[in-house]
Amino acid sequence: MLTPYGLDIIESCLACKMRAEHIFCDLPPAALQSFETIKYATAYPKGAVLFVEGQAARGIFVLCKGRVKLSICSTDGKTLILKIAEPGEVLGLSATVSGKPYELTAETVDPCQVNFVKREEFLRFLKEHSEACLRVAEQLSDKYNSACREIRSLGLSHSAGEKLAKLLLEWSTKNGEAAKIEPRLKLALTHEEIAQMIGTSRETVTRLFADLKKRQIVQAKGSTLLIRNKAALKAMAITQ
Amino acid sequence: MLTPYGLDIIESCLACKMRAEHIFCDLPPAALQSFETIKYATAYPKGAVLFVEGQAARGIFVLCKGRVKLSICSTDGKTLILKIAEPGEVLGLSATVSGKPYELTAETVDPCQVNFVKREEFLRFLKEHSEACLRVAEQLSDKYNSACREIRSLGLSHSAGEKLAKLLLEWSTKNGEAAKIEPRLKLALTHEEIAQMIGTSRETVTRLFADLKKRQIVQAKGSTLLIRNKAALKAMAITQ
DNA sequence: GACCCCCTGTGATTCACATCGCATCTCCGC
DNA sequence: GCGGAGATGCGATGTGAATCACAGGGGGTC
Repeated sequence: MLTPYGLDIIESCLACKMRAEHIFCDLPPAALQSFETIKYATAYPKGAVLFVEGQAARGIFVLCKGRVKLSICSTDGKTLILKIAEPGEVLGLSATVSGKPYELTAETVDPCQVNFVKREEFLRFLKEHSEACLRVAEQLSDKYNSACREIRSLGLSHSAGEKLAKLLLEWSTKNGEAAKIEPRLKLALTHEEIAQMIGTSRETVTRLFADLKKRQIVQAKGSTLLIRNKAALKAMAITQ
Repeated sequence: MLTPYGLDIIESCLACKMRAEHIFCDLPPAALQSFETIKYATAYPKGAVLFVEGQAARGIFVLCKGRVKLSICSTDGKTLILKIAEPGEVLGLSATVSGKPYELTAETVDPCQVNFVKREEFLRFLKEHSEACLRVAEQLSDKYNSACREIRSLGLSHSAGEKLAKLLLEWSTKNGEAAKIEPRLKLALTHEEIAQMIGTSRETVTRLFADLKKRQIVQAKGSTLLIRNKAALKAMAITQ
């Protein structure tokens, strides 16, 4: 089997072992069989662009492996990172359904495996398989939900510190492994990228981290961050 | 026929004359008939709260007549208005589909007519009518799309002036009537509410309007606003 | 080991905006 | 026509964070 970019390609969704964990992929056999015939399994290297904001919607990208950075960008080059998509997520879904241009840009962070489905074929598939259509509605609801959280964070925060605290808390709950008293999380992003996630400048993020470390709220161990005082973070996320 | 709050109640969706204009409502006869049996036609006075952010999702609210203010609110009472929903829009849809709590608060601005459908019955309806399910997906895509625009405005703007300009332009394109060179639009909102839409303070909005008037870009005639220099507004929406 | 590029850390300066305080202004009920 | 409440207008003041400028660090490649 070909393994470009060091990926183990999953050729068939039917044989995919991770299917049950993924919200969209766990379809009834008939639908899955039909999906199998319209999808194109593809692989991308790190840093590849799946689609660009403003482009006409060609179709959907089901992320099987790897992570994808979703961002929007202003005319003057300022970037806002909305989220880092994980396997199981369907990218470009809302644009494909509505027929409007993609509303954001998707760029791979790692080497990725992706199942692409053309717009027309996907729409036909949805008409034929109502369970899949429900899954799509669920996915879209999820996306809308996280968009609302983003709006809340951007629009209702009083300070950059508050937004950073919220982001760290969100990350710590997602990396459920050691979600106990002192969660530790891999900082896969640079200060610059974190700044782009919370809509501030890189320097501010650096200063905020310095402050958090000085106040013993977090502790850096290489690229992992140890949250030593979750309560203090929560307090920051509400006020200040 | 009863007409509470001065509304002409549309009793049956089948007889509704505005159905074709509304994205969700224009369903095939069989689905519409079925919808008819599960919906509750209700009327609300001005200022009524349909649902509150954080509440468990009881079901969907199809807005037939009147306008509804959709907002999110922080613990300290700061409010962000996301949009003013118009007839044809389905409210509480994503929360109802996903089963998560409502992500925002819906409050009527005018007397409103609303068709309510309970969550369980709506989900059953969706399973039985795949065309309706597609409509739901379209509605959700629309919502996601406008959420992305909101994020863009909040996260990528450099100044409050830029956000106000964007808002005015959006309003002027929506009120398509005189969308020509000098669009005029009804200012149904107070400065306070406009401030809550773009995430600034009331005083800033007042000052910005004063500045726009001084620079001959807009002109107030009672509660209607005349946009005299659309090009200047567009320039403000990009830079500054 | 030397080089270079990108990331991090930090100070100084500037500025837009929030906030407070108060003076109108306008609409509406009585 | 009168009074009050909410909406608007504006000055003064403080401050959070953007911006600029530069000085290390660290991890790659050659």
